[in-house]
Amino acid sequence: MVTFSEENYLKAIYHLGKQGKVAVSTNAIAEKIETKASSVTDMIKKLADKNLANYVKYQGVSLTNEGRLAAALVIRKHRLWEVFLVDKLNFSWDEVHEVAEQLEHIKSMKLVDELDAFLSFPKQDPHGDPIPDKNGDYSPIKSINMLEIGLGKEGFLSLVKDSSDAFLKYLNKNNLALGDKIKILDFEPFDSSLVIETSNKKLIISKDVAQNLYLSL
Amino acid sequence: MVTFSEENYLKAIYHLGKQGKVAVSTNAIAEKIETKASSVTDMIKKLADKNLANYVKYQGVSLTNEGRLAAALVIRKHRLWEVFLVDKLNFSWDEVHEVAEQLEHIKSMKLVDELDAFLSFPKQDPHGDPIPDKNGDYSPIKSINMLEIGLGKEGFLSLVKDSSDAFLKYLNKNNLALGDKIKILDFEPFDSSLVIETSNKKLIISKDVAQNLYLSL
DNA sequence: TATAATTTTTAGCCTTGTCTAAAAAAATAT
DNA sequence: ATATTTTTTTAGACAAGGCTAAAAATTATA
Repeated sequence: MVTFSEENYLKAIYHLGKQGKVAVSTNAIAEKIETKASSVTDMIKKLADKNLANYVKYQGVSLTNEGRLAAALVIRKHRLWEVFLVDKLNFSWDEVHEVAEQLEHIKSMKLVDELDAFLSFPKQDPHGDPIPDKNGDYSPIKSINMLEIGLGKEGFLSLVKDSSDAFLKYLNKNNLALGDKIKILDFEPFDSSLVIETSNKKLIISKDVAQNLYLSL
Repeated sequence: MVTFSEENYLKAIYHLGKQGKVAVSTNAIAEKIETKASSVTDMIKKLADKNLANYVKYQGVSLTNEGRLAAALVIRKHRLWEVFLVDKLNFSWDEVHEVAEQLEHIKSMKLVDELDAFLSFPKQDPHGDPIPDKNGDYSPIKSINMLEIGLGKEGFLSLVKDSSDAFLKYLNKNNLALGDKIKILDFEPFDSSLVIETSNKKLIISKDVAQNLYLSL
């Protein structure tokens, strides 16, 4: 049995370390989970005892295959629930995170699989992140960061990396949604800001914004 | 904040004591929750401290209005999720309990209300139990226990009191489902068993079974 | 009514997950 | 190469929720 808390640590290590393949520092985990480094050390030991993590003192943690699968399945649940909330229960994409954070810990194979089917086997969540399958695998969506796509090019908004409330509300305010057709009109080298065209309107976005938006062609 | 564990105690007191209005004994709660009496005493004190329960040493517990509402809202969630699982995710009525037991603790007003709407505001769960509204109120379904309905009478199976796995599987095996038309053919005073007719077949049911089945006219 | 049996509470301990403060190791700077 | 800073770990404590064993209160019985 993997506890609620252990699942949160697995997720953090998975996200911070390229699916948990790269060793992650104690402090990085502490910051992500908003806890203290000492608590992280304690938990890491438990994960290692349960064969979910590889841990060498003072050298960070990575995930074992077993740990990586466990993490991927939690992420699978999180993202499926997000789709459910948006598609079926009229949640907007900035409202789903907190609730999905709770729902992701519900234990029932059948529930996850039936939910997946009920939602017609979605491949991405409402922010464009890929949904792992039952084996924890997913095909990463090929998308290019807005800052790298090049002047005059256009594409469709396919991934929003930062799913914080503040950022999603900013996108709502500026009428930017997943799937929108976007054209890069100009690049300002001084501050790396971009001028883009979306639904026939010009919009200036800062580097900080552009860094979190990805397009597919 | 009401914890996961506190919610389970509130539910138990609610169910054992006529919506928590009648004082319930420590042992009764312990048995229901499958824990020890000493643990119950501890928790009861916490509930009383939080103004959710009325507690007098050695004289049992009842719920305050606040506690009763909290309990009813957990039960509301439990039963709505059961409807969701059966109606939308192809669960059978003997598979829902364990999962609903987890889902009932998810905290989100919007989630519950949207789920309610998504399910078209159901009034009963898959076992025929009434679903409380947002204020914790519900109109009890008028149904009569099979042992009391009288010879030759007929009605529709409207409530299954025992939702244990074993009992629901027994009903499945004998092709008894909610809404089925049932006629009382004979009563055997020796052991209080009944002969009933359902979908043109005769069936003998024991007192233990009949006690848990209710009909509406 | 006195005694026995049962129920409930108390006291003390355990585990999980967290924290602070101090010690140890590693990384950085002089 | 040594000293300083940062990171990580250890040690000890705490709250929640549970348990066992013993004490106290209540209820049942003779």
